[in-house]
Amino acid sequence: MAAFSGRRALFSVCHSLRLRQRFRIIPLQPASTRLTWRNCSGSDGSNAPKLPSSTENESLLENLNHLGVDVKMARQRQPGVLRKALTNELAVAQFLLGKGASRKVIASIVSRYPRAITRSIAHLEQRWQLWRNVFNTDAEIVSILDRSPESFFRSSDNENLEKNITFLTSLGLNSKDLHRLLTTAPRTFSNSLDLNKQMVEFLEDIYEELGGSDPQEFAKSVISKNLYILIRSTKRVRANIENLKTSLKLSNPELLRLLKGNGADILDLSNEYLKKNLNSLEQKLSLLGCKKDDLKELIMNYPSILFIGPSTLNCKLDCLLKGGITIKQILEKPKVLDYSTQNITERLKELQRVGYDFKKKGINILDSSSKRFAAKIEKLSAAPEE
DNA sequence: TATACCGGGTTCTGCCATTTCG
DNA sequence: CGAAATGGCAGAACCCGGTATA
Repeated sequence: MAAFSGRRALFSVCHSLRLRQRFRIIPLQPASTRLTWRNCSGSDGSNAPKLPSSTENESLLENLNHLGVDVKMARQRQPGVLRKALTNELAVAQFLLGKGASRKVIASIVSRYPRAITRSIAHLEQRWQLWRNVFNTDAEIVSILDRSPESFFRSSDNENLEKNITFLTSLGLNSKDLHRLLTTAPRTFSNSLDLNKQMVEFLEDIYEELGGSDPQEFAKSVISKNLYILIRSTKRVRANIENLKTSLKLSNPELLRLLKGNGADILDLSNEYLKKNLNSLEQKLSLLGCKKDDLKELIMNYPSILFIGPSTLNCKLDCLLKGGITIKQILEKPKVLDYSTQNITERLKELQRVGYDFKKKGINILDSSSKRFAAKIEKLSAAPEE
């Protein structure tokens, strides 16, 4: 493998002039320092001329083509990699093959994150083992790589990865939490330890400011409720917290309750999106004759409502209202908004068919699994008045 | 025993900008 | 200086079922 790679390097240099002509390129520096041959002698000597930096390594390209890599995509993503004289594409491919990745997956990985081929096997093996501390099988890792090659390959700092695992464990996250975290937000583990620490410290600070008594437990609970939090910027999270606090005029205990509960999820919405949804919801409620406190209560009870974009949300609300449900009922049982507009529409139709009386029976029926809903409808159809 | 309550599962990368490195 | 490393951003809900409880 290594030998092949070396041969390739030699081979490629001899084509550099031709390549230069084929690929655009006006040297930014005096030609004399750039347009030189390299290694055609095979020597690695101190005066070995440099491969023109604007020229791609032809035998690397050949290897990539052979591996089925989308070279065009790779070039667009990380052009520098294609110009490198020494890379490890074949060994890396072999390595991944050995871990159970298919050729197609490998090609896709390299196409999307070309820098992967600059890693050494020793380095990869070590990194793989570190991931295996969290995952049970190679197959799980392969599937993450296939999904997000960048998460695994972007950093070459294995020591940092190890420290991250230690750090996250020290927060009280157990192995199941770590597994969920690495599965869901693998980028977390490629963050610098410092960045992760910053977020955790930020969360702890917020918590203490609000008068909480166990900051570490708080950080842990926010992370396990919102697995994406560590790949957000503290700037974003802070802005969202402040926005919620001021828009809803939350007291410290209220804000604390929100963040400790399901409110953790909405922290990673983009600032503008959260603002937009908040404003839109406020307007809609006001149009429906609700009070300012209704908005606050609604969000405290059902923070995920802020995930729903204005058009979807208004659509859902209108749909429910048109179906004979009052806004008061919705405010009391906001979880019905969990379901898709289509689902709600269909259920309302069904319920209307069997003459369901929301005034008498409430609207909880809308918040149930399809199995349970169907069973209920069947029963009602059999014995209509009840 | 039917419903209400509640929490869990699913899921999130791929690009650009900036900083650091060699 | 170019490449590598790192940080940050936009995008946008839905569904299921265990179990307490009336």
